[in-house]
Amino acid sequence: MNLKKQPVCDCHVIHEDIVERVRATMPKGKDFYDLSNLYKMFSDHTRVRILWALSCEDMCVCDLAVLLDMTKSAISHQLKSLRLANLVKYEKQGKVIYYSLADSHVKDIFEKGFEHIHE
Amino acid sequence: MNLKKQPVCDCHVIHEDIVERVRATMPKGKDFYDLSNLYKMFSDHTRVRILWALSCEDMCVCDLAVLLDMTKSAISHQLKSLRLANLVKYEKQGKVIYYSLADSHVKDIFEKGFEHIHE
DNA sequence: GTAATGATTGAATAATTGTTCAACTATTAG
DNA sequence: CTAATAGTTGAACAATTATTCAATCATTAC
Repeated sequence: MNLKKQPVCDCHVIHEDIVERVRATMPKGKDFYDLSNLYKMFSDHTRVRILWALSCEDMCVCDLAVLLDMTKSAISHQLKSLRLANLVKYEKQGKVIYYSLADSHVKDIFEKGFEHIHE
Repeated sequence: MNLKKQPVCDCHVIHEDIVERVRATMPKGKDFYDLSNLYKMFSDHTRVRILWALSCEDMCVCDLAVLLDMTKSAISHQLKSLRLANLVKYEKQGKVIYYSLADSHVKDIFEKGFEHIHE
């Protein structure tokens, strides 16, 4: 324990000043871990369409399966990931479970993304 | 050619009205393809740190390798992906190549992401 | 010219991940 | 009770992908 990791970088620093300035303001590792996990939820064709659909209306697994022409199982697996990432929540009403967006950030993220891809 | 794909959905639609309303406003497939590819660039721990670093200062491969404690090769491979996604550009000055963000959307996307993960 | 350095490349490997399949739970209708 | 339907689950499989390694290119210094 308490072992210092061996550096793996295979070169010498060229601009020590730049590296130090950037390092000084760098968020902690966990932030980048959380951030990349958040965007991972938007990085899949299926998930991004699910999120977009839920940004229009609350929907159940069957509706999403019909809309996206996929099996209920595939949709359910992805909804589980989205649930664990706190991007969607659900409400049970009898046999049917209605999924919805967990908060408003999802719409903001969509907006920025569409802005970029539309030049 | 011109074959109609067999639907794979394994259930009946529950709320036809909802599905039709959502389908009517759904962006075209290519948009979701582009959008998920954009966010894929933010979905990896290494790439997201590279982008963040470049949002602070222009940097060369060596600087990034030192900062993130990785090999030049690993950094270079990821920079290539980012270049192909039009998120970074570069400028050659002698032996050194300076990478920088290609446009301002990257910073906006970071902002929204950090907003979300910080509750 | 040669040596050294910054950077890229392609192939190989290892890890991750999306979908399918079959089995399962929970609720409702008859 | 049974049958039907909405949804979940875990294992298996296929596809994708991040890093490593070794070789290579480009520029500069000698």
